[in-house]
Amino acid sequence: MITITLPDKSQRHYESGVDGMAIAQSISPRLAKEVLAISVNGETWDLTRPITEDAEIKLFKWEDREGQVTFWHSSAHLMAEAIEFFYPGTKFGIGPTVDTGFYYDIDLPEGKQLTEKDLEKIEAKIIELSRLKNDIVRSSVSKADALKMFKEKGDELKLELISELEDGTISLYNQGNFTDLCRGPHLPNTEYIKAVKLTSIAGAYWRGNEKNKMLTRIYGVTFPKQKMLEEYLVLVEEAKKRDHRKIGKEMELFTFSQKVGQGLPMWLPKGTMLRLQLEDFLKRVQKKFGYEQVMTPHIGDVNLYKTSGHYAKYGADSFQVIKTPVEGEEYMLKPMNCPHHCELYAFKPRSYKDLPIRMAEFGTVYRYEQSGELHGLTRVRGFTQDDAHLFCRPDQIKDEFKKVIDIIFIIFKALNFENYSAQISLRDPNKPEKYIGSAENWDKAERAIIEASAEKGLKTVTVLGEAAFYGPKLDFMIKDALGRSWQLGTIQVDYNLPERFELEYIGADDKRHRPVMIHRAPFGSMERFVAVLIEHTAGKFPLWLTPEQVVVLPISEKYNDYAQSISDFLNNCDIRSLIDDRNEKIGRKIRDNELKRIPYLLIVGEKEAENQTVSVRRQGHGDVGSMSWNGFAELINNEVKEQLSSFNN
RNA sequence: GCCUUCUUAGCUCAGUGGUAGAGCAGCUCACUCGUAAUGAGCAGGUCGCGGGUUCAACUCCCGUGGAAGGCUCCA
Repeated sequence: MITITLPDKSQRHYESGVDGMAIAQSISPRLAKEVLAISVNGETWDLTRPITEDAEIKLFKWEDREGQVTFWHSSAHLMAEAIEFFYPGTKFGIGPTVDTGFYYDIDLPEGKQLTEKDLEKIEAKIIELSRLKNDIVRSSVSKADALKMFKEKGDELKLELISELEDGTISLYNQGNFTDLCRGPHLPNTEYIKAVKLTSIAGAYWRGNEKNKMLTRIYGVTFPKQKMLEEYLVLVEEAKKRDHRKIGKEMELFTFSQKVGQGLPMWLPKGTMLRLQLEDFLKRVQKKFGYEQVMTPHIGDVNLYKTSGHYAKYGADSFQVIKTPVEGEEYMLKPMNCPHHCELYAFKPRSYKDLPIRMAEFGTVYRYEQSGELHGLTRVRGFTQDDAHLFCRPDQIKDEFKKVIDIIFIIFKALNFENYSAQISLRDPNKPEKYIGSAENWDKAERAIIEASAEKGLKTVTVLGEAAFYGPKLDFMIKDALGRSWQLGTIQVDYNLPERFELEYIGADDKRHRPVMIHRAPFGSMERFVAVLIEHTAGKFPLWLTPEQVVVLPISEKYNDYAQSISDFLNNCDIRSLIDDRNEKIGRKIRDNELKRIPYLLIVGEKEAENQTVSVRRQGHGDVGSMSWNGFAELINNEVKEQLSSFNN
């Protein structure tokens, strides 16, 4: 007999060799129906794998990430089996799970190619195979046997994988006619997989290395119920509707032109209005936190970036050097603002009493992103950072860092980003060559971030190897209305640039000291941030931010003058308003302006003109009654004030 | 940069080896209108660009620009 301990610490006794499925069955038949995998002493196992020792276990269902991972992992195998059916001789690389679903990298037989059209027949085959209810059976094999087996199959991708594994740790999984090298765990049989959608097909380098062969990657997602697939597809549709590229065009926020160049977004008047609202808001917040705005040019001497280290590290990812025509001096389009700001700091001698000095700039930078990387506003070649550099004494770092976190929270609040997470990115201790600066300074910087985050009560995850080359950072991720994660603001502690630029201040001891820099950008880039905001709100921006807050709709041309005087009045009250004086019926004007996502529509005709009122429609709520001009202006101003209540000045 | 797919009117999209079509938007006219599309008419495209095959290319082939989804990268 062995003793099994459940997560609630209760204990049950079973014959040695009992498996997860039997345990679930003994607890409740319903649980047995839903369970997908089991954790045995912290390791996820197949439900059918015998347990021979006392163990702490946990059963995983679809709702658990481990359950989904097991489900999708088995799905990848099932897809592979279907592919092998249609394309015998296909070599299989790796088939892992992703956030939603799985993929498999395959190498099709010579001359064969897959297109989107082939996916349907593979989907059908997967469901057909699923219905066979083949058991998925695990077996341990020796390295020699595994090598022999895949050699016979001619699958050199698997051979390469096996050759890197330790003998004695190799397991195979078989279902029907398909056997795959795999660590597992897997579902008990294929029938669990009820619904499948193969989502896309793409090229992917073998093992992610661009020197290797390009394999075919097929992405898919599966579910235990058809209904879940349908819900998933609805979500995908919704994401498409919210695509910032689509909405940006519809709402006339920004555009690209082939003639201007790829990856170079241009802001149309409405997008510019939106962006200016964001910038003005941040400027006001920063002013309150003691920042000073500065401005620097778009280019800088190459030596500036050689000094900063950017040239050595990112020279290849920058635009080519610009030479002056006569003297042959070399300049670069600036890829970062920090070197310029360092020179502003060095403008005059600084005293310890001057610190911290906080320089903020909406600085436009240019980076050469590979053409395949460009994506809407989220990945571009010219963008504006809401950048600032805080130069402080070592004893001020933690406080300054905490104040930056406060600013980020004010912003999240004003924009209704309620779900966020934070990641501390530290250096990879095994790859010192990736970073500049002394280990001692890195230790100090990393400690400052960890402590400040802890003191702010931030829940953080820590990732090694994700730091910038000059210092560790704290990044904020938000979850949007569809549950998707986006990386936004970043805060970085840097001991290195001050050293490279030989920045100093005179201390109370009358000696020269080196300041520490904090780089920070709460929005990250204005372009990317606006993209996220569009997708989060589906273009229905908060009232304070939206480019057009009110449109006045005269019932007929007879009331255009009255409408115009209301619009003028509102604009005088700092409310952004327009009139729709097209010769259209009121129903049409309402429809068009609703589709343009205008928050407030004012309908005015004979009644309103007579009583000096406006009839108000709120986006999404319809007619909300009539009121006086002043009453409406107050309504708008109060709503804006409420939205910005995280920051009142 | 690499793989795959796409590129036709301002937008969304049909279409065929025999020199292009719809809806919406635009313009004109009529209606002067009460809470999500009034009607009629007009105009609008060297089918991304450059070559080639062909009697004939928007269509087939090659090259190239751009976009989308991946891969690699992201200070």
